[in-house]
Amino acid sequence: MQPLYLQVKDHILANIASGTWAAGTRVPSENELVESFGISRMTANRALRELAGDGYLARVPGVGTFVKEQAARTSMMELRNIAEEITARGHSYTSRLISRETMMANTALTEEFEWINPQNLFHLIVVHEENGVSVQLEYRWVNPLIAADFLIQNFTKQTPTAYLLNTVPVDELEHSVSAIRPDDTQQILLGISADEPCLALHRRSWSKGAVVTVATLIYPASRYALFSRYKTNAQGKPL
Amino acid sequence: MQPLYLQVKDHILANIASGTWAAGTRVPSENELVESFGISRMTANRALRELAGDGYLARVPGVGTFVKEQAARTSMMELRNIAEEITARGHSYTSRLISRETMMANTALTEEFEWINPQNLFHLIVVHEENGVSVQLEYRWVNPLIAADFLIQNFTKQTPTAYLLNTVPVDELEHSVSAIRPDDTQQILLGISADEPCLALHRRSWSKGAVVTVATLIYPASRYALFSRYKTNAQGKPL
DNA sequence: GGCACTATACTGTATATACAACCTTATACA
DNA sequence: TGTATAAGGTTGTATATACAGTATAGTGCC
Repeated sequence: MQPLYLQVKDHILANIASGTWAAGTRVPSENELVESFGISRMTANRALRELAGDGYLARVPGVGTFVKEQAARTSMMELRNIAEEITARGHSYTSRLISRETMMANTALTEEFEWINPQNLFHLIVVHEENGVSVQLEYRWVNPLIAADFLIQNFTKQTPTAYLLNTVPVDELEHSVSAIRPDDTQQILLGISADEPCLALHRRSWSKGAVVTVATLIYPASRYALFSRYKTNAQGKPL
Repeated sequence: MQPLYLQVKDHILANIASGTWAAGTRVPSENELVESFGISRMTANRALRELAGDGYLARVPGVGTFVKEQAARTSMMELRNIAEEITARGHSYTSRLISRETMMANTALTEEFEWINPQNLFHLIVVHEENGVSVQLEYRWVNPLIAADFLIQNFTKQTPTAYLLNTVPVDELEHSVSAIRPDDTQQILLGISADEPCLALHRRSWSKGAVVTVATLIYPASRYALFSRYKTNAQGKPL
């Protein structure tokens, strides 16, 4: 049985994720939660206060508590998958599988996977959509020695990231971010024009010393930003 | 007068920041804080619980509360200043001060500084050069309440980042990365053409809960990429 | 010595209560 | 009409109390 304040938090988060409570919606006041859940005001206060601290809610003394606008941004530091991020904002997530194949690694990929000789790779291209708008173009290469049944997954139900996160424990990450001009194919897949710059997030992840997967994630600049926030120690370095 | 639970939090954070309580040190239990501060246990509980949520402390039921180990992360995530990076590569670093003024915050900046009403701000624009080539355009806004003598510094000797790092202890950072097309001014200042996309790194830093400085750093795509690499735990989150 | 039990300390959760500060709305008054 | 004032709802903080769950140290017993 979950603690009461977590039940209240989950209830509110579920309403946000489902889109029932859009951004700006007033959520029940502490006293209203007291009545509807049969809890004490301090318990309702804790639930609302923690959700406000997490950035989901904004509280205004004397007025009420409201659902906050969730910026279209993705975390650089966490291995979150984009489907979760989008549904957590209360938006609809869809995806299109563009290509799925087994291919021989070229020189660059062989190097990225830290192999001596070229080997076979699983390769996917997927477009992720938020409310029907393309927000991410994913090029994904997977080490078949580690995730052998990767290609037989149904990636409209579960994103490649989600599958890999659940299957293989990641213990090291490398990110590289650059700005690019999209080529013709990318313009078509993302539905953007040539003069709209894109963010290219290149990510490698390791498990037990071996490269599991390499991904290039293309975000149209107008639709997404990469985001991170964290505490630092006294020396200005992150925790 | 600050709330009691914040006074307790500050007291504990001060002991961690000063190094008096190293990682692994046992901090006072809730009941000990009740006695030493003359507060109720719920107030002590809130202080310790929030610090645990922020990652500073680890709590073990039946045992006690301990200062958490703080593992450092890597380059993109550190508050490095660009002058150090360039000289560390053995290249020459120069900078040009484009503008220096005191201005009234507009709506967006007021919000970014988490102010209720607009206030005065210090504002700088600086171009950083590596071997004579412009590699970063820096827009910097500084909270004058925290760094009162910011504007009278000589920023050809010391970068704004370096000055702030040495003057104000930063305990929280937020980064947001996006891709932009440079406007006319930016093209001239960076010496690039209109069709070269740029990375825009937007950074906010806090000290003791107040926003110290907001900066937008523009990097020409062809000359810079942001990079990070770090270990993660089993959940795919950074250490 | 080894084992079971107990006492103690600590965190986690939950409640009832209280007061302050703030905002909005309604009301009374000039 | 315009301005005080009052009332009620909302969040923010603080206290006292209670009980549950967990870990540790000590005690007594076999």
